[in-house]
Amino acid sequence: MAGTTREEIVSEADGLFYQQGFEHTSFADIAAAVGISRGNFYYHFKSKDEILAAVIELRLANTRAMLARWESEGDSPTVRIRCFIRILIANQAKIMRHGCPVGTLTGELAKLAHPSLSDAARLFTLFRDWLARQFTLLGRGQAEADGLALHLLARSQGVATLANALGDTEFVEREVAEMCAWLEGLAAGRH
Amino acid sequence: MAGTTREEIVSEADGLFYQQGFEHTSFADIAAAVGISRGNFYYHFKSKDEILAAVIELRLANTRAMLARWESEGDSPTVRIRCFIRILIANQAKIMRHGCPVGTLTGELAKLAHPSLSDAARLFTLFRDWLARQFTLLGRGQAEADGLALHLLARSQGVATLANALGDTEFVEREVAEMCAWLEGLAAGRH
DNA sequence: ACAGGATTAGGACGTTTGTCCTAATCATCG
DNA sequence: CGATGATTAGGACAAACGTCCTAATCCTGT
Repeated sequence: MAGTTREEIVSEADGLFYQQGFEHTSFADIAAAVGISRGNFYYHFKSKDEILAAVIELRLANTRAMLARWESEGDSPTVRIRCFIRILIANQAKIMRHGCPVGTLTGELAKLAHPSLSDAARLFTLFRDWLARQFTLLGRGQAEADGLALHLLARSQGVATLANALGDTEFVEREVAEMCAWLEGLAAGRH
Repeated sequence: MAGTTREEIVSEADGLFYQQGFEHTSFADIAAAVGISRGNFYYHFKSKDEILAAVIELRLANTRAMLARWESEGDSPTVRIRCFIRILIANQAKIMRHGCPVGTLTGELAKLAHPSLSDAARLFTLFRDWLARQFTLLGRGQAEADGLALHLLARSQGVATLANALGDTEFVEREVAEMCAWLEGLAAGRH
């Protein structure tokens, strides 16, 4: 709510892009959500694509902040990685309705052949590098850690996609438990 | 190419919905692809949603046929399940560019709060039930087999999503190999 | 050859879209 | 208070959208 008009536009656009998709969200939708005139956008953003770029930038910043928080709070890499896995539980309701914010955005931008796709993909890279670092701290080599990071990222994505399509809450909890068990096995040196 | 006009419309719409998304594909796009007049659609379909319903019906039929073929060709359940896993290799190029046809469609329809979402989700159910049956043949109980089916479905979805976003071919091959190894372990009775 | 239904082409329609302009309002500072 | 730049409201604009109508064309059976 608080903040400059520009920040409010980006914040509301962020939410609407997540709930309705980028293309399906119109200037009128954002204007109504912010409570400003439709013609006022052009002063802050020259095009819809510029809003998208700002939204991606916001998500990148928010994600970086969240990962940094996990890194400072969590004692061990295992605990931190578990934080990541448990996003599926923490955001379960939203994911059921709208899917994963990252995966659904990159998916839509890929279909639109949108130039910002590579920027949106950096959201994945953020998680990828962060997870890889955690796996490195667990004693894995660079390449293996990166592979494990991608593996876990993929599993989370898959769970989010299926949860969104099927609406099965038990499935999510089961998969999360399995991923946590898999993580324990890794931390114990097994594989 | 061959077939009635209606069939051609559905076929071209199928491809365009996959490549560009449902909402981003216009009547003009489909008309140009089929080579007919824009106004001619109303004779075959009363609305765009009706085309979507027909496309979903087509995909359901194609999927059923593919699964039936695997069931008749593949000797063992393990071989059949491996057929499923290897879609990621067989359709790698398309998946890189446009993602998984099932996951991206359900994702888009969820954002649109489209009434056909539940029908599109039946595509997942088709794979789910088929996979569960194969796992049952491998000696697993009903509930466990269904859980394994969902698990494999989710992993494939995740790989498709990440492949689409990151464009990493080695990652796909690595994950496919890992899923196949996981399958071998299951067939051998482990886990 | 001809009638009658099936199919098609072409365009009108109202709406909504993203974009962009202009005048009015606000806030700030001399 | 008054002036100057920042910000906003409202609407114009062409293009594209899904929808729907009508006249022309094609095809089939007699």
